[in-house]
Amino acid sequence: MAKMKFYSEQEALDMVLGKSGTTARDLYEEDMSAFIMGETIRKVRQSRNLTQEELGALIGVKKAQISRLERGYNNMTISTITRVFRALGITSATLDLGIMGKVALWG
Amino acid sequence: MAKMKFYSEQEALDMVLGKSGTTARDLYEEDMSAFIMGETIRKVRQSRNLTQEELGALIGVKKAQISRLERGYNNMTISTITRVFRALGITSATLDLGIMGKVALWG
DNA sequence: AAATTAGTTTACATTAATAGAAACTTTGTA
DNA sequence: TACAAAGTTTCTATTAATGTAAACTAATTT
Repeated sequence: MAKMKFYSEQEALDMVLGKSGTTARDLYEEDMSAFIMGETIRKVRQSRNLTQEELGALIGVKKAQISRLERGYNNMTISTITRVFRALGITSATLDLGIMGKVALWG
Repeated sequence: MAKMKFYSEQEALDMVLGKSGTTARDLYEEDMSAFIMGETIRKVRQSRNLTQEELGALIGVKKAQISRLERGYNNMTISTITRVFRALGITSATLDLGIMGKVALWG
């Protein structure tokens, strides 16, 4: 077998999608950050033993809307994030703005 | 003089605008959080000795748009916050979701 | 003071976030 | 398996975020 070279996730993304700042890469980053935000909401909601319908009731929206937020279908506004997290008893959130936007929560 | 009673900012807001969850209070909180986010962008931009036009050029928008973001005229999306903060060399941001949404930055 | 630079605001267009209703799929349970 | 509960998706509507151009005001600098 020929020699193999290993790449970090970022090196690979730089090669496949282009570096940060290029259109394709930025769209990808945005999708990822929406996805991670949604996953985060879902995990916290489940840890609180709430259904999407119950969480929706806490902030005054229907379960379909919660589903969409959790699935990363949109690029949430601060106001939406704040309302959801507050309803879940979260008091602060750290967004990792580096390549891949992770979210950490407190409260 | 009659006896005085002192109130915390939150007690006063609870009395004047209603508690968190009421429409008037939530609108106020949203305004405040947009305002604070804008002030934060402005402070960091100035610390980097950039004009609004220069910051705009870094992310591909005109100075009028930066002005509006800094003045808190809109409820920014995660994508907008991410692009602005990245251009300013910020790698993560903690949003205080408690009453009054402060923002702390790293990077 | 005049000119330049920086920031703001208005008017306007486009796109996307928010949202519900309803039909659908998936998952869990009697 | 049949039923119910939970979650998803499509369709549709409304509002608001993003953005520019251009005219304006405010602050600097020469």
